[in-house]
Amino acid sequence: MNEDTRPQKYVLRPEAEAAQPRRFLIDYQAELNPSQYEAAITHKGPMLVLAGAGSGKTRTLVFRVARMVEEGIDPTSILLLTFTRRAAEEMLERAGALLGAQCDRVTGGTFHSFANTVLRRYASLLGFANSFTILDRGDSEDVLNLLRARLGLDKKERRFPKKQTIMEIVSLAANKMCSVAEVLDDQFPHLFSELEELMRIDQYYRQYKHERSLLDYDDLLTKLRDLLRSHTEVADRLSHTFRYIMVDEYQDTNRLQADIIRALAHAHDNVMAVGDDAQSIYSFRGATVRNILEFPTLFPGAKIVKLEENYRSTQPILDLSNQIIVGAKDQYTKNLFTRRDKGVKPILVEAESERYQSRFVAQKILELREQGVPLTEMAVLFRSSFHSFDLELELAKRNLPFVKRGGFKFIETTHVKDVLAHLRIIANPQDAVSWHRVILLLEGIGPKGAEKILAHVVAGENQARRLAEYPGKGVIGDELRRLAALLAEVNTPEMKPAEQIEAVVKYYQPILKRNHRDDFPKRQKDLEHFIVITERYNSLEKLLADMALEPPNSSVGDVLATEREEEGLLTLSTIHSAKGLEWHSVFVIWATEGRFPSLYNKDDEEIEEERRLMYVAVTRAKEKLFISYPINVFDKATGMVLSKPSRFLDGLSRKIIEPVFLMEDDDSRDNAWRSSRYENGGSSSRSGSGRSSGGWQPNRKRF
DNA sequence: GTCACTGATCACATT
DNA sequence: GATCAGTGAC
Repeated sequence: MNEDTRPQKYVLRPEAEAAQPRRFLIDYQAELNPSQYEAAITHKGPMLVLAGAGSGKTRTLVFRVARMVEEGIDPTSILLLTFTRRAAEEMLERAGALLGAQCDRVTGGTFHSFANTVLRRYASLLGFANSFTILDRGDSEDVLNLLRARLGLDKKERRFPKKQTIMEIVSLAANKMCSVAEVLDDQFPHLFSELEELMRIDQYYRQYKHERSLLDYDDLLTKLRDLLRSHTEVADRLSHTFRYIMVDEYQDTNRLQADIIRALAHAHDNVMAVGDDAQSIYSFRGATVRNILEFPTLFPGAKIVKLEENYRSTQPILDLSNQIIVGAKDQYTKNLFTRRDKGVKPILVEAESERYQSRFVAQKILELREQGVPLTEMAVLFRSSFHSFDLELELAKRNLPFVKRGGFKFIETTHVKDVLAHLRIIANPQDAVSWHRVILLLEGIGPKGAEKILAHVVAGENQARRLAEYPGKGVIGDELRRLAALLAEVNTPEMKPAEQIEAVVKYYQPILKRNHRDDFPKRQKDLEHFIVITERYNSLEKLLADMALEPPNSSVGDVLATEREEEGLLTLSTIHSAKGLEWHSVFVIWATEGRFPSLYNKDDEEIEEERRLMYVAVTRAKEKLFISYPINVFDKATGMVLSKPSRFLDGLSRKIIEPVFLMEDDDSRDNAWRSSRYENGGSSSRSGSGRSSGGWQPNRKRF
């Protein structure tokens, strides 16, 4: 009381703090919901973000990067690991749009591309040349095939597994960090009798790669892990460089990748893993949902944040999604909800045959386009790449332009791989696999001849000269000198990669004509397209690494489609390749039991993964979802007739999904989908009214 | 040894 | 459809 007379106290803060209460350019709290906000502003320590489908995961990551940069964290100390390079680029672009160019300095990419970057610097510590060559899947298989023959396992009295199978086994062992025996025990019990030979091949394969500085996809990860383990000074340096690590799609990482993260983060533990256990779909690559479940064990004290509000889909689509996943043994329970409670029910279409399905999809797409939905906002998704073949014909017939994602890439075709092999021996003259491929292309030289020449060529330094000096007579001699001349011409540092490729393509043309007489013009076109793709590269090494790690996403046959891009393209995609994407309208085709899930997947875990795959498919849709299943499908492999909808959809209430049945339009009055009321009862006309040549249209009918 | 042709076999997803 | 093993002509 008696203090009245005293002047009031006013406390001055220390000068540092007095500087403006922190102001950010971005109002994070307004842009994000509370969970997203929490994830975005927490930077220290381990954190697991469980992000349901469409819950704004990418947005959260983007704002988190922006926030870190705004707080003054050096962008070069941030590492963003994603599933595809495209995903990383997109996120950093968006962060850049918020904040400006400094976000470009964040390191982003896939585990494999990150491993590649690190190993290009440190491979010599592990006894590899820093100019190592990356083997893609096909290359690796070729090596295995070679070793298989060398070990005399290709004789017909024993049915030894073929290269693809060997590759799968060897690769799974690497990714799951277990022995060949364990892989066999787990997934190939019928091959147990071959264990000894398989182990020998595995052994030789490692040795072969090591001697020639070849790394396959798995080696990129394995060697990075080894490097981090055996060279603590390198591990320290990397850990201090990358002080903030973010891993996207964590549900699709494997143990090896988890180990790498653990080691990279040892100096700080600042790791944010984002994922959704309900969307784990890569177990064939050794990914395990256990990774995400056990993250808190690997990083004790991890904070767990759940993103449960869905911003993508309407409530009816979400209802179906939830129904599909409810049967799963999902250990992190999430409760997806949306405020978008309007919307139409998903539609389940029974098609009498694949043709009907294709016609339905094409017609419906045209109709939606009429209604103003652009083609870029529509997608057709399927389990396996070949499921879309018939539809592709139908779309072409109706002049509907599309891109296809997933499946066989044109970079994997023989002719493109042939051309690439020439460039590889320039980048890495030790690369015997490519030498072999290149020499085998020459006229008059078969497997035996190639082996002999190869042995001579790689026996010493300056391989190109040794090739020219090889004592070959007649046609063979001419061929060898022609090849040597090409290599000499192209092996100059001044040439840009695209120019080198152009020279190789010119040289290769007669070979192409000889080997592919029937479709050689088509293949020639591919090669010209390939030159265009590579024009932006300045370094051959970078080009080769990119072609192996992040090949152009286009499939065979897309080359022509790109010319019409302005008007927008429809997307056809495998479900695997559709991960993380979304469209206004989505068609899921071939949802027939036996195809999806496939007859090949029988055990519980495989079925669970198929279920998650279906979940991923349906959660891509924002407004409209059409699922179709052809019936009366004869499966050659088993002799069974497939005639039921996928078990994930069968028996669902009509409150959840609207069944529709297709039939020809007899009176062919107009071209619109007739939205007539259901006819009652009657299974009599179930087989439609035959293939009348008149206008056809889908119709609705009660089952 | 190489090449062209035949018929059997087997097809999922991807860095 | 692509690949692969097997065959016979050069």
